[in-house]
Amino acid sequence: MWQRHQHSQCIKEALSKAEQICIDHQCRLTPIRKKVLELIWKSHKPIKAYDLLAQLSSEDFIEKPPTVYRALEFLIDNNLIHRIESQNAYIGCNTDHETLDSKFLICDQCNEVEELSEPKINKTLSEISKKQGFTPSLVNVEIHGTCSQCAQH
Amino acid sequence: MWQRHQHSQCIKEALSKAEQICIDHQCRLTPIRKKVLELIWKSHKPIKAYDLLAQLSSEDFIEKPPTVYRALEFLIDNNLIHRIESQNAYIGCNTDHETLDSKFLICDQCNEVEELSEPKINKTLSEISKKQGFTPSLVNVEIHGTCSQCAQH
DNA sequence: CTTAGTAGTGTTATAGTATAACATTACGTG
DNA sequence: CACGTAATGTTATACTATAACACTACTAAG
Repeated sequence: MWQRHQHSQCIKEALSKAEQICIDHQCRLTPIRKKVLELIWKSHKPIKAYDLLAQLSSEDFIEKPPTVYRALEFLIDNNLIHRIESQNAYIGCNTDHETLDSKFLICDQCNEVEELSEPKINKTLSEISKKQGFTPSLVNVEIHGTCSQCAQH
Repeated sequence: MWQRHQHSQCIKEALSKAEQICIDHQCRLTPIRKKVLELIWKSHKPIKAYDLLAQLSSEDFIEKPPTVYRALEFLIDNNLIHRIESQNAYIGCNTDHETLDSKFLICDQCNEVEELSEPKINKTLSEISKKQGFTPSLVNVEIHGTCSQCAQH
């Protein structure tokens, strides 16, 4: 990211990955869930639950909070999206996760987010946890700053 | 932490650190701010804003949300506490920060939190950021899992 | 094909988290 | 003391998320 790319390709991949995962996990990518996933994948910027809600209700989807939060929960549980904790917002995941971890670079100027999949980070973090006698089950890393594109301006 | 310690000593150190920082930064540790800091330091578990509020109002302090959120903001800005993003909760800081970063081990069983001050993590993260052309300004790492004490039971 | 169980959705209400905006008071300095 | 700024008081409201229960849709066993 942070360079031009054919974003429609991104979305396509995300959706077909979702369908595959649902087959593997024996769960269903219902119309609501699919629609929410599409809306999230419209950009690489995190989107808020109530913004999703607004967009859903402008189309002919039902528009109550639980609807959207349930879809989000489903997508998170299946590693199709992540929650950006520092923003109460949600973003698509196209990374293959072996463990429950998410690591982001968040540009505070353009608000785009890139997910990292560097095993080195996980390795460092689990070594240090181990040194404290701590057994990690879930890791979240959020790095705020300025992306390369924004730094040029 | 995760081993017995004389916690009153913790609080004492935290408060004297706070006073020193306020002298350095030319700002004031007012009664409200001090009280909030003390309440946060009562344990090594993160505490929620509205729980602080409840405790403040049970004593003869004013008990409106803005009061407590302002105190929290002040303490965060001066690196005296941190916000645990994954819990909407706040915890004392006794680490010396050269950069804006916070890294936590969060035990999901006993809910105690330990702050890490391993420079190696910062080093790894900034190397990887740099490789992506990203300039970090603030880092947050939250590692959930089981602490050594809880693992024994 | 029916039926019974479970997964998914609809609906209402409410809980939990945080801030805007403006009034008032306290403090520190010239 | 007077003035400007920092801090607090106060009211209202925005934003985020879930509980609880009703209803519908799908699925698999008989």
